[in-house]
Amino acid sequence: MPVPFPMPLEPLAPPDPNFEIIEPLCAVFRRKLKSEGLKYTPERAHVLDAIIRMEGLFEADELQASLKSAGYHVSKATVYRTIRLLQDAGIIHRILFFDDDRGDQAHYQLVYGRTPHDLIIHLDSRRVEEINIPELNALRDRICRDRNLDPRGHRFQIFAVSAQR
Amino acid sequence: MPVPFPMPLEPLAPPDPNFEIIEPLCAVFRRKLKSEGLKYTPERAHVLDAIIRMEGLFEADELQASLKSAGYHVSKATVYRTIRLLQDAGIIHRILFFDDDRGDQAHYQLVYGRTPHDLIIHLDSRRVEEINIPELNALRDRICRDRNLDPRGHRFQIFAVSAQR
DNA sequence: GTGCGTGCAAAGACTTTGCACGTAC
DNA sequence: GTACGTGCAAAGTCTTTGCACGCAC
Repeated sequence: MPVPFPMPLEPLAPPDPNFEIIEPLCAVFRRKLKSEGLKYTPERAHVLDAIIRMEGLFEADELQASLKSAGYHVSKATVYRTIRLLQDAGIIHRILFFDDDRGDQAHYQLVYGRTPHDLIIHLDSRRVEEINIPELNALRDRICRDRNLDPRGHRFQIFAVSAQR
Repeated sequence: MPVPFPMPLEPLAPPDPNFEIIEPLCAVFRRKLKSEGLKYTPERAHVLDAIIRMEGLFEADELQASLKSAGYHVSKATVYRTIRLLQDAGIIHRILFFDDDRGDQAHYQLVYGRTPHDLIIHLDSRRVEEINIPELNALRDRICRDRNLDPRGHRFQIFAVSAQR
């Protein structure tokens, strides 16, 4: 059987409710960078700031556009490189959809310090709604326990249209 | 919010248990093609046959390789075009993973006449296991009902490693 | 001061498309 | 006989990489 290889998915640390997001996130990122001998540069700070200001999901292009409109030029290469770092730090998730006639573009989602990671994809409006389904964790954990596995995360996407009437 | 656009996902018709897969699938495909004024060509038949023989998930490349080793040359363009048709017919699903250092390659899965569409992705062995989680449909339907939505499908992937001891 | 980071442009991977010829119906 | 299909190669899209210069530590 052909086998792709996914990556770990959970945020670095358990998020608090009412997490004060901006400062800690930057601190988390700095800590992560330092722990790997990497540097905290203005570009990286600007990318993280822009992500925090993004609502919902975003694409690499949109992130760069947002940076630009905030007055920062950051090259696409750096945008992608920083996205990769933020994924590795558990601060953002990469999300993939099932796109009809286009190559699949990666979307990203800020997850650190936030709760809902499950999605409802509204096929009629093309909107993506984030929801939190606590039972899903229990379900996932039970399934893993039954198979002697250790769950590291999950992805759940519901596809739906508005009900008639 | 940025919005991708996904596609409908359920198979054309409800699968029977012990579905006798080979002949009906080809018939389903022919019917679908005919209904759209399209033709049932040898290439399309060979692609479908190769897919039926694939176990588990497969990539476009692997499919072409399988065709080749069965003695059929089918161009990559035709492989992709046929995959698209089969997706539209609800015979296969496109699956996307979260790959670490590579661009995300699409994987496909035969779904028509088969049941399990949920996946456990074993992070340590990089294997993908298909499982069937009936409760998930109920959960999904309940969530949709509460929001006045009409569910059209879902995707569920669990990421896990072998439990210690 | 050194090593990591950045921008730019070029390269890469997967997928789609244009075109001339071929074939299912 | 006609409209759709195929193969090939070229084009596209998103993402990564090589390289020279620059900056965080």
